[in-house]
Amino acid sequence: MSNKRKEVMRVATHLFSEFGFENTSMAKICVEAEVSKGLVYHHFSSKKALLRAIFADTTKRMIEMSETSEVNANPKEQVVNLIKQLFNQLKTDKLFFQLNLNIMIQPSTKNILKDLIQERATHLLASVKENFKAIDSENHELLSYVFIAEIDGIALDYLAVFENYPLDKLENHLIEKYGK
Amino acid sequence: MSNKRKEVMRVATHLFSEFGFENTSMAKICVEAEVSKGLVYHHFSSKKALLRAIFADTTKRMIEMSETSEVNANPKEQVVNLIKQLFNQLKTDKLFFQLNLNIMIQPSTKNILKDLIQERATHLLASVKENFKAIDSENHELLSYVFIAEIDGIALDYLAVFENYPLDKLENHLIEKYGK
Amino acid sequence: MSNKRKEVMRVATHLFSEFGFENTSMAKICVEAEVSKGLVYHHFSSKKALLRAIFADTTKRMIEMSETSEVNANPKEQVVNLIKQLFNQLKTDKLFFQLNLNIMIQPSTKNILKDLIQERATHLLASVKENFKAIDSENHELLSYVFIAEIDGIALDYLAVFENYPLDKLENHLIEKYGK
Amino acid sequence: MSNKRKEVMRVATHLFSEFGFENTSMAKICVEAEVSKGLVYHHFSSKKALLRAIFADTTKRMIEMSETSEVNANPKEQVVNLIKQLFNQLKTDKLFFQLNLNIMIQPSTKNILKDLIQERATHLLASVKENFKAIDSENHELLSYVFIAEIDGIALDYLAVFENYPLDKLENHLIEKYGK
DNA sequence: CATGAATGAGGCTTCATTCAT
DNA sequence: GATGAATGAAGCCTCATTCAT
Repeated sequence: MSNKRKEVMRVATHLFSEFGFENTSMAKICVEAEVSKGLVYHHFSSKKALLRAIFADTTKRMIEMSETSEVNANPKEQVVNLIKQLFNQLKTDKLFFQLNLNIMIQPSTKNILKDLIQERATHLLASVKENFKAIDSENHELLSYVFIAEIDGIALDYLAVFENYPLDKLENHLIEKYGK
Repeated sequence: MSNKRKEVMRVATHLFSEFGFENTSMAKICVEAEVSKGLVYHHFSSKKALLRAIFADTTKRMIEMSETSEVNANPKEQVVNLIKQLFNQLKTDKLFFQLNLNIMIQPSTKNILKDLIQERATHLLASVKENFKAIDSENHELLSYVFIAEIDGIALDYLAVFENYPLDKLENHLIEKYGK
Repeated sequence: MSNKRKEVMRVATHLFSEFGFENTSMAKICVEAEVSKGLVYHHFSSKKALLRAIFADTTKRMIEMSETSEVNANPKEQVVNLIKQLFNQLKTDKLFFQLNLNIMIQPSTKNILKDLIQERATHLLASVKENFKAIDSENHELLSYVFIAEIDGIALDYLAVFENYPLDKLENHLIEKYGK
Repeated sequence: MSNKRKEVMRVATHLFSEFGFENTSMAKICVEAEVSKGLVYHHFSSKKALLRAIFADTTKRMIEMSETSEVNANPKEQVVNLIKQLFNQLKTDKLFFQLNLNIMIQPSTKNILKDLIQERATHLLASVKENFKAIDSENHELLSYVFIAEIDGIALDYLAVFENYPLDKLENHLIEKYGK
């Protein structure tokens, strides 16, 4: 809808990513988005609601993306494509990934988003399962969890733990592992 | 040395774990530790310094623990033992793991701990590498990164993403994978 | 503009004068001005900024005043009038003079106001020089410094050093000296 | 007496001069003087008492100095010598003069030192009067006040008001004025 | 003489949120 | 839709001082 509403979400996403939710004041968001406090509260009932709107929006886009790519044929190829796509995003949008890890782990934000996190996780898991069912129907559930853990773990280590992380080597490792 | 200093660290660790660093006030820590504000600042120059002291202390204990268990013979058994030990801690001390993920991801705390995180990561990687060198000397570096990513990813998914995470199944999966 | 902003400045000036900058808490100002803490920080970014605003405002008024009185004819009469005016203010507004001496001497406040003090001093000196140029064009610079020192010294001794200072006698002395 | 007591006074004088009384914590003094808090409070019952001790000590030394120089013959020469001596100190010990102006003007410290300031002022005035009585017995009181105001005003302007103060020119002016 | 752990009041500032316009 | 003045609770930290050792 409103341009300013979108701009607020855009700026807030950026600031939350860079400084964290708790360390980003509504005032900062207003200044950055060149908008008054009143307006922000006109569109979002609270800071929490703003965070929820951002998270939900991201989930929506994630689901759309995963649906788009599910038209292909070869299941292994699909997983490889998924891997490539994820690593590409990880490299391009570091801060954004950090934000999503962030708010899912921090107790306060985690609580605010509880239901939305569940919703997203369920969707994600279902989508990955779909892929693995065609590869190994017997263990596809466990394999899906393993796959997600590998991706999440690599993202975590890359973003928060190691300074010179060999991201490309890990990408190749996964491609080999899942592409046969 | 001082009992009260230790008590402050203990209480702070607990509260940081439960509510997050930003959502734990110094006042709360003081009340819980039954200590005056002045005393906390007598021992720790700031809230950040308190966090650093806690993080450094944890690292120290981690290193000590890993050194203790390195006496065994069979390398594969060692990795399996490591896995069992880690999953055990994960189940026992959920909050504590959450804290450690937390502060390493959140921009503000991550910044405060930058050097200490690096130090810990380096130690950890070296320790894991040592194990994998005996198993597959050629790929031990990559394998170490993969192993750590798997552990971290599982912890992350267990603690922050999925509601009914099949932790035991993933533990068994890893044990089978690395125990051959 | 805002009434409350002005009220805060008025109250702060009064309290700074009476108790000193360091010994006037923002809380006291808020109570006295019947205003919330938030509002003070809405208008002034910090306590220092509030002091600067007050000092700058005073300078502005001083300059306006000196410009108003510069229309007269006889230069000696002008100096005499200036003396009378200054002594009158000194008697009427003791606290205010004390504040201005105060903040210019105290290291912390002096530092905060460095540039503004310079600006004021420059204006003042120029204004006094203008008067003395007509009386003794050759030595007008030195005479200006001497004149200012006499005024400042008398103010200082009156306000801070002697208990029963013969202010009137010193005023007469200056009037005789400069009125010939 | 005690070396440490003197060291505390020395350090405190220095810190009060540089940062002001209110902005110098007892802790800072202890660190700088390499002494424990307990010790400072063993020698001085409070921070105020420490300030009083410093002020009183300074007064004592001032009086001693003025008494030493009063042996000469020619009264005008004596005044000239006094001027030279004062300007010399002003140049050498800027911070120290600043401290003395400081604490006499600031309401809080002024209150603490009320009696000591009076005592010092009385002594000083008497000493100056003694000099001027020999020069102009009729007006010696007024002249003394004028003389003190000139000195104080110059010090004030030099230390707190003007950036490039022509201190030497003012010294010469006074020497000419009082040396005839 | 000497130490330094311990206290608790109070200081400056930030911040989410509201509301009259 | 839009503004920004206004609120008041809460946060981090400083500090003079005390006291057991």
